[in-house]
Amino acid sequence: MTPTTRDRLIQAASELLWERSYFATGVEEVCARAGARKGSFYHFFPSKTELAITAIRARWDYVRGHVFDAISASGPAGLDRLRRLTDFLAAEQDRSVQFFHLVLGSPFGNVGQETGHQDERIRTTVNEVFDSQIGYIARWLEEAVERGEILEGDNQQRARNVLALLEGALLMAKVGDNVDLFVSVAASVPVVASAL
Amino acid sequence: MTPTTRDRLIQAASELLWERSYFATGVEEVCARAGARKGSFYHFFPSKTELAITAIRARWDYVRGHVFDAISASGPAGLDRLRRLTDFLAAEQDRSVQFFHLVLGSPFGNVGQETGHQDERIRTTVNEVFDSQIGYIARWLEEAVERGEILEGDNQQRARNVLALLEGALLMAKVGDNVDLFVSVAASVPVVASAL
Amino acid sequence: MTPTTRDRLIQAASELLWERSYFATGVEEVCARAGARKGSFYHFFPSKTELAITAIRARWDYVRGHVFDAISASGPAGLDRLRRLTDFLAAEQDRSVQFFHLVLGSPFGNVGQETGHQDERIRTTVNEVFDSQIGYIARWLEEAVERGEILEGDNQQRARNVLALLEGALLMAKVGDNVDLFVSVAASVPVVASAL
Amino acid sequence: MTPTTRDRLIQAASELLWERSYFATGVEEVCARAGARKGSFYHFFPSKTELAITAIRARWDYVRGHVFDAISASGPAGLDRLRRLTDFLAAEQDRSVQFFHLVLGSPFGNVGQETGHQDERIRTTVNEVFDSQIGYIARWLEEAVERGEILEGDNQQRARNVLALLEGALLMAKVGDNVDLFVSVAASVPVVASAL
DNA sequence: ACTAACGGGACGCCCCGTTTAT
DNA sequence: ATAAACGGGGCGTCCCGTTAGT
Repeated sequence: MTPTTRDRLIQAASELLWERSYFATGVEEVCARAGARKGSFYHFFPSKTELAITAIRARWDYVRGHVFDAISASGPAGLDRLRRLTDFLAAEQDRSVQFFHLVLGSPFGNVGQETGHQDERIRTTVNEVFDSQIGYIARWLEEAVERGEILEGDNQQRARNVLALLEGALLMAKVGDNVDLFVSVAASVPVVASAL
Repeated sequence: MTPTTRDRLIQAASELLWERSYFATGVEEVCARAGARKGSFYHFFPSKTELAITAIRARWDYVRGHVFDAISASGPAGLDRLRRLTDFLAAEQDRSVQFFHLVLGSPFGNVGQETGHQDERIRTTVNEVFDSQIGYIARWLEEAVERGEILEGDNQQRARNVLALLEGALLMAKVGDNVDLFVSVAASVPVVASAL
Repeated sequence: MTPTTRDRLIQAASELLWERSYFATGVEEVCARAGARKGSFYHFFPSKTELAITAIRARWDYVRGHVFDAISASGPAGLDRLRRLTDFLAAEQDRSVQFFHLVLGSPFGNVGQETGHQDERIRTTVNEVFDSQIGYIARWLEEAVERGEILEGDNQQRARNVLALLEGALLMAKVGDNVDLFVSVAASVPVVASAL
Repeated sequence: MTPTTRDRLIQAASELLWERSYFATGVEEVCARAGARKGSFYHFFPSKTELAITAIRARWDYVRGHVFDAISASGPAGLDRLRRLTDFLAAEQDRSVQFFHLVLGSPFGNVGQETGHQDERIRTTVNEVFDSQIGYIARWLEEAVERGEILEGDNQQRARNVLALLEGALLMAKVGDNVDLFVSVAASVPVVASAL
């Protein structure tokens, strides 16, 4: 019932990657939070890089299931799904402010930005997450077209635009240390979604 | 005529902050590129943080003058100014690919993201740059309203939306290692600019 | 059988603290003498300060057992114990001259003086050693009272006086680079011990 | 009327040597307090060592004139002069507690201890101060003999004993962060002065 | 299989006392 | 008299092995 050491390491890494960033998070710190020793760490993972990749994928698995799939599975279809996504993201940032007194920004965008030039494997992993998210959003936009909410168009490109807007808004909110920056920008998602 | 050691340090820092990121750039490396010794470094700057702040401001001074002011000073007014901005950003990323075989992303967004939780002063500095850029964009949007290109609306918020889209697009292009990701998203700037 | 790395670090630190002083002793130097690397150092000790505290306590443990307890355990009681203490101290300084061509002074007083304003924890540690030494001397003086060697008096204060004289004499011998300065001053210990 | 830069540097060094110790005092810090630049420093003094020597001698010149000579010039002769010396020393430590919340200990003993193994020239300088002080005390003891306060004896050695007791008491007060440790030990000066 | 302690270099930023050029 | 430059060293921390033992 209690999570394994390996799972606790992944969980700790996932938290710290978001709370403190990749480079600011030491292997020692991950082990401390997971209640493990460094020796155990290198028994389960060949390197910090590998743990990060695993942690990113684990987080995305979780978010995909509990957020993206959940949004897809119930509630009104079409553009309302996008609204529910931005609501979730806003709530997530609010929680980060509540717990850490910091706007933490995007869990995926942050680490992708950091490691973009330093670690090809992590960058690729984050890119796959982005692609996956774009896929979800594109499907929702297809629903919106079918429901007549928006005109026909390149939904794949529209989805990329939406994700860019959201990631940029999260970045600006983090840099401005102000969640409202995200909320106000996110309000324009429907417009972006109907572009072209 | 030859730049001073201080200026060479700022220049080297400005380059490395973009090419390699804040945390991946060591003081030693900055000195090496500037042809200076560590002792000289700490003669001019009390800390790495302070150099970074100076370098960010120096880059923004340059970009403001050579890009934002230049765009404001000539050529068609209104939305066309935004097009010229995205053209510049696309060309900048193309150059980074040409020279470094890497999509470097946003010089300001990158360092802002990295230092958001680690260094309050740098975060604030980047935020000021963002605010300044939002101001430029908002003024261009006012021109566009006057010219009848877009309807009246909250141009300040529209400008924030545009900047978020651009920063997000740069991030996605970096993570995807593909400049086209930026270009295709940037094409939707006019739509974002006319939101509301 | 061979001492552990941790013990070698403590031993090296103990030696260097006396031979070269706290601030003149680098962590690197301690490691070199102990045949260890800095990574090992910081595995066992969180900081140079902590090693110093450990080394001071280790030296005092050794000196207490091999000198103070030994003096207490055998030989004539009372003032003669003080004479044997000063004999040990004189021999210790003679050895330092023989090995290092320097009068090294008091292992505890030196580091206490150096760190008095810079490191509260080390200062306190040295102060505890002094208190412990005063305790030993006071007990010897009680013996001397019982044996009728000296009159009744404040033995605690007398012990403080004796320790001050000895520490001062060691300091003067070090500054004068002359062990005889210690020996000649130490001869007056019995007088100080009978004050009041 | 205003002191020269050179004099201000000496004054600043003299203060800082006592307040912060030799190694903890940087050349930069001395210059800052003196309102001078580092370049000026090396115009007047070839090295930090040389400034320290000059500052030590300057302080001793001052203390000799204002304390030792003053004590010799007026008031009751003999042992009372010693009492007035210890009163001065106690007041000096009280002032240090008042201003710096620290028992600073002996201005000469401190730096002598610190530099004993590191800088032969400073060590010698401090030793000369000690010798000079011993001379004063020995002369006062001769007076005491003449006045019948104490028996005839080796006044030179007695003076050494007194100085050792005082320096040791200052050290203990510093390490114990308690001026009373000095005061209580200093009360036994007359006994030490009459030894043999 | 898994844990744990221990060890290893390299490098981080910062600061030192000093010299050169003006 | 001074600003600028210098080179080396300070302590601390990094990510990562290796060895022993359970």
